[in-house]
Amino acid sequence: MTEAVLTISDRIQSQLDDLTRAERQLAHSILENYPASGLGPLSALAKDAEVSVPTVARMVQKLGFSGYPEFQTELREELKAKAKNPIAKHDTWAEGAPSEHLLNRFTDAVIDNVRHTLGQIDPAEFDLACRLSADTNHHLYIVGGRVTHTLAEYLFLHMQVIRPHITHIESTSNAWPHYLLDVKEGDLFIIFDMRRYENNTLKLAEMAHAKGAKLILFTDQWRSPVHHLADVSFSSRIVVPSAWDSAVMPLLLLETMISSVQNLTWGDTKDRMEELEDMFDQTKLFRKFT
Amino acid sequence: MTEAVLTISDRIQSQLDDLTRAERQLAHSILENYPASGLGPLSALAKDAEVSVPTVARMVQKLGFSGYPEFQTELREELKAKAKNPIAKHDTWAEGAPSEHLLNRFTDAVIDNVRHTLGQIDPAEFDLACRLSADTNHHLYIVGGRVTHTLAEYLFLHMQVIRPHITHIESTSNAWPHYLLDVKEGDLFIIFDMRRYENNTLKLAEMAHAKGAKLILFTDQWRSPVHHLADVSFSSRIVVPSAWDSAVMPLLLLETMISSVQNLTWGDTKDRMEELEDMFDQTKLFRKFT
DNA sequence: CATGTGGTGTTATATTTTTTTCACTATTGT
DNA sequence: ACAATAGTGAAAAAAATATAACACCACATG
Repeated sequence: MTEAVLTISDRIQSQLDDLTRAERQLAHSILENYPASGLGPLSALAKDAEVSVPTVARMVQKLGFSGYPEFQTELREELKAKAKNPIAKHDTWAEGAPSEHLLNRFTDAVIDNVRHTLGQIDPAEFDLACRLSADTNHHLYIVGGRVTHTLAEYLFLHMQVIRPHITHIESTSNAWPHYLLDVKEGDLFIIFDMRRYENNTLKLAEMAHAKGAKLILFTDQWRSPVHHLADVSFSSRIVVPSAWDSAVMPLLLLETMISSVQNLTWGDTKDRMEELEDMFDQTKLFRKFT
Repeated sequence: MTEAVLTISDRIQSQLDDLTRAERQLAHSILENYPASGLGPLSALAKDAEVSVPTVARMVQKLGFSGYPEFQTELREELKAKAKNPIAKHDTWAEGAPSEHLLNRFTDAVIDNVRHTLGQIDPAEFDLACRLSADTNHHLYIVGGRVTHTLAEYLFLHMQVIRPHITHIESTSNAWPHYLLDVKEGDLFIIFDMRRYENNTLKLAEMAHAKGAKLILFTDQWRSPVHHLADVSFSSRIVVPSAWDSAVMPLLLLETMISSVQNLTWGDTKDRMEELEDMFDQTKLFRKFT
């Protein structure tokens, strides 16, 4: 279904000839800065177009609306749709599946999450987080919870190649207090905490913070309480048509960050990666890429 | 030129911490489809956000507006300004960052991956894979490699709640041959193998196949050699502007599949989840959602 | 365990906004 | 030139919307 729906703007233009003088004057005023002016009160619009109040009321009825409020409601709908549209060039993602198929609905939700999340991220903060993560003068601790430890592990796996001095802590393990003994001022914690937020993680964050460590937090749109302690925090939208939350958005941020950190430390990383390659070749763990 | 003017969205964002529960709920609702919802009547907004009318009135005052009308007026001004802005603002994901910023480039690539991958997925095959995964008459083995074990673990964590008889095998561990002893005809293997494809994983797949097990494979666009043995295989595009491959697309598929399996087994899952909830409540591992 | 405070929703009041009514004006056709 | 008609706006009536006042509940504090 490719939105064959006429926009209100279209409707006004197509009926332009059937309108009277004052109405045309009004129509042009509406189109002048569309749709903003149509979303204000009727009286303001009338004043702006230098026509009388009833003229406005009559015209919207002429356009087929029951009244001014309905006209506004449709304008807002249009605006809403427009905000979603630029991304959804495909109305279905999995071709050959109806748009109600979970594959399409799920993907829609994820794309929505991407849009919302990225719209709220401050690039400067992101860059800061990357710089912090690239600083090998301080130890880097990566902390995940019950579910999020998979994200933490993913980050850990990559960071391990990029830089030294990393520790992966699972807040669900009761061994974590031991790790905190060695924490020094200026060390960095990358913490994952999505709902349901875990008490262990909060405690850990508090203690790390008290020791003067810096905190980067990956959380969801509702924000873990750790957020108050964090130097940088990224809130991802994670709602999908499922009983569970989605980890796609946090993972996307994570991978972007990994890539960025990699760039920042390329000089050192290069050597480390080559070394790793050699080791892999020797152990013959992998097949040669054909 | 970076908009010295704070948008209302920014203002809400920055004050998010000073807001109360209901107000935050409202704030998210406003940002949900911004700015459309804020341009409607106060009562509609309240209903939409599931808060009371006065909560809305109070919040806009908290944000520094004299009242709801003024709030709306400024929203409209913002909209007007945006419409006038010559540059097409929405071809970037992270607003406020140049389109060359890694955040935007990376996201572009990921969306591209989504399009390509889903375009090639046969919904019927996907549904088949879900049905197979939902069948509790057979044991389910989940197999991941060096990096992909994080994906495997993620799947395992969720499947564990949904259904019984699951085992998570890491092909990098040398204990895996032991697991194969118990494999019966008709058992299901969900295997992750992305480049660099791992010999261990291939061996494991071959042996499982020989024992009459069914195989579902998550791989990349170039396809792991396991592909020849698999009953269903999903090839994700994984190229991103990074030294590493992206796991976002496979994760997206995975989550969709989890959701689908959950739906198929809802009758049983429901009980399992409630039981789990109780156990969590008792251990007080998590904070109550505030 | 009482007591206070901050947050929230329900109900009531005030205000604004929209619609209707009606009188006036301009335009067109006879 | 003179109806007749359609178009327009001022003002009043009706409807809706926003603000204020109050009461309740939950939670924290002593």
